[in-house]
Amino acid sequence: MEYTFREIENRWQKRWELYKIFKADNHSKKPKYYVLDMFPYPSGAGLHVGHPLGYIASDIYTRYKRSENYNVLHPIGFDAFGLPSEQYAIQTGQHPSLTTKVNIQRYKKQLKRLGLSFDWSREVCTSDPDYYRWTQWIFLQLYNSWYDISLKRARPINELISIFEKEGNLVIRSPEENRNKFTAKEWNSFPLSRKEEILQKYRLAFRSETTVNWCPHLGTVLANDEVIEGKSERGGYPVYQKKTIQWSIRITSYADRLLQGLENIDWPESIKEAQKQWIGKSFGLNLFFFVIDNPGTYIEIFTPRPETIFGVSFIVLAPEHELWEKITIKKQINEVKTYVEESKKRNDRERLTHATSGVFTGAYVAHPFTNERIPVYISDYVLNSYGTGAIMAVPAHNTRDHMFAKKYGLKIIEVISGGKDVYKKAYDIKKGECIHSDFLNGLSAEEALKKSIEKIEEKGLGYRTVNYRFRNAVFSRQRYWGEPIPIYYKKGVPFGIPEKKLPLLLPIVDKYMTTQEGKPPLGRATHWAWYEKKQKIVSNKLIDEKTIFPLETSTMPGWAGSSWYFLRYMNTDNDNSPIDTTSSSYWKNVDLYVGGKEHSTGHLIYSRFLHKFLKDFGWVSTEEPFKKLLNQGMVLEHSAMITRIEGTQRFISSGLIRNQEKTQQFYVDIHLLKNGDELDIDKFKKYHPEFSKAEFSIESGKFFCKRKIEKMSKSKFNVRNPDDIYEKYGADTLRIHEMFLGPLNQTKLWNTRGIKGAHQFLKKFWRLFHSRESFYVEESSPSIKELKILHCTIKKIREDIPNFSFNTSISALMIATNKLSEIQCKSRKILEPLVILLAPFAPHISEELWHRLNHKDFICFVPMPKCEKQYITDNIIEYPITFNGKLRFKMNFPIGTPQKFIKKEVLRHPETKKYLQGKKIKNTIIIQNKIINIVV
RNA sequence: GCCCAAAUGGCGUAAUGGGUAGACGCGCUGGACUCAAAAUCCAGUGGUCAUUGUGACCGUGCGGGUUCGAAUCCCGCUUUGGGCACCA
Repeated sequence: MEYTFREIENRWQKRWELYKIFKADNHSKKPKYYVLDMFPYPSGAGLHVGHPLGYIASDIYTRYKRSENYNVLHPIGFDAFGLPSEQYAIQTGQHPSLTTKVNIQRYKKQLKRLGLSFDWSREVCTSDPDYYRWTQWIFLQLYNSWYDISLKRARPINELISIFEKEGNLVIRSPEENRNKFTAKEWNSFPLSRKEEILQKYRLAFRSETTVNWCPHLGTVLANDEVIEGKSERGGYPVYQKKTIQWSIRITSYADRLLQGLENIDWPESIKEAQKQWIGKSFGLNLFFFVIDNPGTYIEIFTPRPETIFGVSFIVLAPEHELWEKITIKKQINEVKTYVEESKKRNDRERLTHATSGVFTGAYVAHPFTNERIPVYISDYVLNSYGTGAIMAVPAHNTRDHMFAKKYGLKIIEVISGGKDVYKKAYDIKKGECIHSDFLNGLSAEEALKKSIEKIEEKGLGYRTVNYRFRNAVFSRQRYWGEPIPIYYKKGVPFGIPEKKLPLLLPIVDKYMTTQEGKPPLGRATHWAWYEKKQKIVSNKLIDEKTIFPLETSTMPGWAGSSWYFLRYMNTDNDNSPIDTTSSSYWKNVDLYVGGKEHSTGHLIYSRFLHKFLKDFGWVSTEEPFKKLLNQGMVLEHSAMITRIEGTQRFISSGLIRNQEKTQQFYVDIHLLKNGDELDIDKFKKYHPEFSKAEFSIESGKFFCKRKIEKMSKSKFNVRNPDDIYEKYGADTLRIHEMFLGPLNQTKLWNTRGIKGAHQFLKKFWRLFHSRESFYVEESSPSIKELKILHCTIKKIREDIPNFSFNTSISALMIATNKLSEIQCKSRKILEPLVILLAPFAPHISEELWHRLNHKDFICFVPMPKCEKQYITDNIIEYPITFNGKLRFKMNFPIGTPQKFIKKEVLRHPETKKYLQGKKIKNTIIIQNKIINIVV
């Protein structure tokens, strides 16, 4: 009887949906388990074969957990705000919500077709007002909070205000600068605007001046990863640095907790390492250098290597460092001024190329121990935002200092032995013995580090500090398709929209582009003013700065909505708050999170941050959002590129490209190729009407593309669609095939060659339950041999699933199927447990067979069979007999045979004599129940 | 430059508290069934040499080492992929 997968899969998908069997219950006596996939961005291209990799894996685990009697929450939703829809809107004028809706419909259809056991009743979509209402709410909570470093948690801003009213900021500790101290009396006398200015330095969502990537041609601000070599990724238009006031989130307040939290979560080491690096905590010392001839003036520097203090030969300030005005000598003032001014104009990338540029201030500082005169320079290579914006340069042991010293002819003093020739190359390894270092001489670098810190602190020349590379996150985007920031301004002072009035809906605009004056798209809205008394949105024309005020025109970044969605799934129907504590205290946090490595620093850090913030206010009970993290590997595919002579309509076949002409390369969709690397020119022209008149330089009658193996991605035009596969072979086959491709976390090149094997396996499995034309199983007792096959498989599967080793579980199922087919096993007592084992991997065929075995329940909830040892232990051990580690023959002995007897028997064996060939036996090693090695 | 991961047949891969390398699948070769095809089944399949059967030697990126025994452990490289990068 034929395996009619289309009909079978259709039937069970319908039944699962009809009976809502994957709906998770918020009130259950069963233990909870929360399995989550990183939710997809619904792009116009639909799912490609790389996406399901993680979804199938998490689904297998979900189904396994259900069968183990867990109450499993396995939801899905869509991260729908974002660039591509907006870009499409700019081009076509169609509202992005329409595009998004269509795309989501397509994704849902594709996901459902895979038989993934999601609880669809909890679906969320970040661009849905019912959802982004709470994203905006969270923003307001951040805005109305500050971080108390003594208590190590966020607190309401009102509490800070009352502290200020009672004691000013004289006592309070906050991570942001506290330099301008004020008393309670002073605070109370400040005008509102001054108060707010101060509060901005404490709020967790705050406004500050930052640099953005501005692309005038696209009329948008771009994220760093959308800028490649100073040009926009899309279209290659120039990008400029522009300074503007932006909303930021004070994520750095949580740096230590984000670092500490990594200790207790089960994540891949590489991701934890990436986050540690990203946070970049470094311990060191802030050290004072007093300026000569300028009493009371000192430069405070940061260094993690105080043991090199005797190697200092100059000091460098960042161009933004304020001190230069005070210390620069008259003769140098013009030169310094020019340098500082020009440096301000340079963006980060240009600064990089100016790494060795600099200017002498004419000032000198005194070395804290030797009193030697040390010159002070200003250079682009020192960043104002890290440490103190000033460094002590030790050219012998720091490469950049070395380059600078060489250029300006400054001294190079070797203080750590071990380098070859520090005049030629800096020795920046922290190993060696201190030399030319007074009281540190003879100590190892490690010992000297301790000693130098002690001595410096003792003498009051500096103090221990901690620095982070981690930066606060810029939060505003000058775009349309995102959550509006719920803020209005009274004479420039920001105020939050009342929580009850959320969501602040995206306004209607005529175009989705930035205005000509460079205002964000929301600046086009005609009704975008806040009538404070009546608490409603009114026409901009009514703005009077008394009762009606302008609204913020920036929107939120993609990560705003995607950093807390895992909490919303716990109670999607709650209209009173984003999370209700009853359900969040039941579901707690995500037990297993599956997704791509590319989110290792962005999404995963923002989510951890927001989760911690919400914990500070009691909305969640756990410190970390994701207990265990699993990365599915990328799927690669050959992409194709064609080359065009710049500025022309002439394309050149890959073999004909010469270096003389300036050329440009474009991706072409791999579906426009034929016979491997050849471009189907007719198809290409049809697909790209703009090139219908283009010329093609061909070689031997054909036009060849350049090929490259890259991550499968819409932007690289190398995506393969799963639709064709499940159309031809079914979802179960696709599931088996994708899991059989190799270990889950490994990068793999997509191939469809193996798919036939997966399909053949399922057909063979199906035949186990059939005899000629009909379903057939026997009720007789199974043989020992059959039981052994079954229980070995149970053992393997039960070991493999918790290890996410699905490729080997499938191979175990294949082995069992082959063996049972061979001995023509038809026993229900064998086949029934076998279907249960297959069910998490290929759920449709398993449900069908389960049903045909006369069961009325769903196989999804049937417990996995248990392995019974008696069936798998052998009485006889087949010992491999090796000579010097090389296998020669095998011998059988009953289990537990004494070694002496084994040795005697092995040495007596005629084969042994043959392999000895008169040589003497040096040693005989017998490993009980395993192996025998004879050393000759 | 720094950090992380990986390297095994024609291909995807399996075997790591050191113990029979190549399970399972694809592909390929030959055969059975068929008028034929598809489907299915059976046999073979790391390399070299030799062979009637049997067999011998070499083989897990490269070079060393530890061990009775190494794909697995240690030291030194090479290559590929990923992340970070004026962070003092």
